[in-house]
Amino acid sequence: MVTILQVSRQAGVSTATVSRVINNPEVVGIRTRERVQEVIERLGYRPNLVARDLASRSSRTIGVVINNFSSVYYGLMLEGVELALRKVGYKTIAESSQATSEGERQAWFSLLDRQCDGVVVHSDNLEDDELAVLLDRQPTSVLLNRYLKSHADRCVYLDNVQGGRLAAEYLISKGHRRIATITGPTKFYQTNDRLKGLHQGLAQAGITLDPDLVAEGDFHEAGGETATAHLLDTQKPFTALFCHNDEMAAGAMETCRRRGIRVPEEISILGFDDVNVASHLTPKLTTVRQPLREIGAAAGILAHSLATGEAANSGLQTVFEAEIVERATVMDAAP
Amino acid sequence: MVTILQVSRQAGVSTATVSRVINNPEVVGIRTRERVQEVIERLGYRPNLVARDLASRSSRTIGVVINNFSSVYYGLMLEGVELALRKVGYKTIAESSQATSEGERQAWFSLLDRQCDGVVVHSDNLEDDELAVLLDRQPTSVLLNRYLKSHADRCVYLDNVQGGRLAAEYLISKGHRRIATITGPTKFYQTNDRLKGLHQGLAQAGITLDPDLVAEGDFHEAGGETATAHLLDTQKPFTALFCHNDEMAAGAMETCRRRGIRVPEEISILGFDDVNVASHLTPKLTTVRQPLREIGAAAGILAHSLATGEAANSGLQTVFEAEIVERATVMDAAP
DNA sequence: CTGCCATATGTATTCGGTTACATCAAGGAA
DNA sequence: TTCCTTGATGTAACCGAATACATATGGCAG
Repeated sequence: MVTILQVSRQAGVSTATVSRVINNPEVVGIRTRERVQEVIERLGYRPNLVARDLASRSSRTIGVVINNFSSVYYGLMLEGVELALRKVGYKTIAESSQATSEGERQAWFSLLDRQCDGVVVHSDNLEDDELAVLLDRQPTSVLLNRYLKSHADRCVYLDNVQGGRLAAEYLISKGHRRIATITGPTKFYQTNDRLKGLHQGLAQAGITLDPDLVAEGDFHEAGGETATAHLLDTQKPFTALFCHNDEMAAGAMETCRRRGIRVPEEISILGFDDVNVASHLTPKLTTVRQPLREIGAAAGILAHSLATGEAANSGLQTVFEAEIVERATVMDAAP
Repeated sequence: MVTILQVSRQAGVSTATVSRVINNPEVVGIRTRERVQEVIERLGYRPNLVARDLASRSSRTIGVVINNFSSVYYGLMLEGVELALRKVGYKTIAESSQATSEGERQAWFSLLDRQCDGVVVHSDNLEDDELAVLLDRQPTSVLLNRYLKSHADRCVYLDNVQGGRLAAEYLISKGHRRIATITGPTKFYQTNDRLKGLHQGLAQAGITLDPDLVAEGDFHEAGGETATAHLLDTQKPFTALFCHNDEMAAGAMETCRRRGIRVPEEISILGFDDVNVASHLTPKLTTVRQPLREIGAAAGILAHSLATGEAANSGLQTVFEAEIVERATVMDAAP
């Protein structure tokens, strides 16, 4: 490995000058600068980032904590963070939490140990209190797709209440009045917000949500299947089913198919997220889209500006709205 | 930030001793050890990984270069790497290449600059020659899902020839004889290997592949759609269509649906990969599965053992076999 | 009691950079 | 000519740990 010392010797200057050529070229005389650059080129010198980070007490890197790497939901947000930071010359490094509170803690700290200048945390499992304490201690960490009212300015998220309301309004506009829903785990704040929005939207039309038509799912396909079966078994009639994510909607469609229930003729199904499975289902899933890439990008930029102290975050959008993507699983309710 | 120096002062020992307590507890006297541990606990000390990496000239981490974070294909392999390395106490850090040769180079070097002990590279875009040179220079780097015969022991991959042959054998066993295929871009070695296997498998049954029934796709859904349209337009009859990945199979099914061609009654469709879209399509896609998590895990372990010099890699499986996952898109050909 | 060895701990250097401060030379103003 | 300013470069400390080597302590054999 070639070090800055070797470059400096070859070029007949001090290491300080080489360092300047790399980080602050304009303060170096043009002749020396070119000579040093030539040597760097010739030796194929590349600065050791570890040493640089240590000396400069900054890593020009933002860390990201997500549940896992294998689902598109997290992948898209991570991609959003990475592409946005790339534009401002920052790197991204991600660590997975395995969807446990301990994993979230460990990943977060581990990123900090690596001297990430900021970290973007997607946490489903840590309690509000603990998050608040951690955010207080880590002034450059931000929350991804989670809202903590004590630290609202450190959160970048989808407005889930609005998303739930939108779902209600859309289904109502299609003439549905008996609406069922499959939620995520109730411990997730998303679940409660979407439910709250759903209630609001229904209330506007004078509809109240029948508690028997609310089933708890797990955000996975299997949970969607069993929850749907459960709803169907209650024998309470409903014409539309709002699932809190697309995977569960896929499960719902599967259960309907197995029971010979036609979608959307007999039951309309509405998903949430708009990840790729939505467009692969048959019929294609109508869903509430959340702009995951944009949300990730905003979170990355927020962490970056907190880290660099740039006030550039003023004006940054941190709350995002969901929108309906109409495909083929919702149709007008029979009059 | 609390440093090792502060801990050492509080505990009344030297920094060397604190360092030992952390990395080599058994050589420290039990009384001092406990005292130091108590101080570490009380102060909430966490070793600065950057400093540690610099001093020890190792980072206990393996880097991974992949195209992007948003597709399950890469996500699964990355997950495989991460989980496997976690078990041996190593960390993983990933960087995306944006699917360009320059991006692959940059990501690779950037990981090296961070002193990753090894790196797992998924490269579609670098030429064999350049890869060979880079692998020579980086004795702890390995190739993921790519085969370079000059560095066979540094590659972990699916046997694509076997995969192609398996596809042929399976379709033949279902009575198909007129078989079409949609490949990936021809510059990818996977494409050529799968095609070679397909030829081999067909040849065993005395069948030759009609060049007009080979269309080039792009590994994306859109490419699958247009390639299918193209194949259909040639008017040459075929009863089965082998797509080189699941996304293109999804596109193929879409085109068939639009043209009113029933799958599998009129045309059987076989995919490749077995990522989640496969099970969401209707009917569910029969496909050639590649064990992406396992492949990723093996690559991670290989890089790790090259890095640590452990001979543990002897006996490590580095070539993986594809297998058929039967679902609903392939049926017996009409006699 | 002496000497030797094993164990426990400290000292000081090192990793590869960055950066505050010192130094030096050249040019311009008085 | 002299002094001061400005720009270019060097010197040396420092970032926070790891570790080779030196040293101190205690136990035991002879």
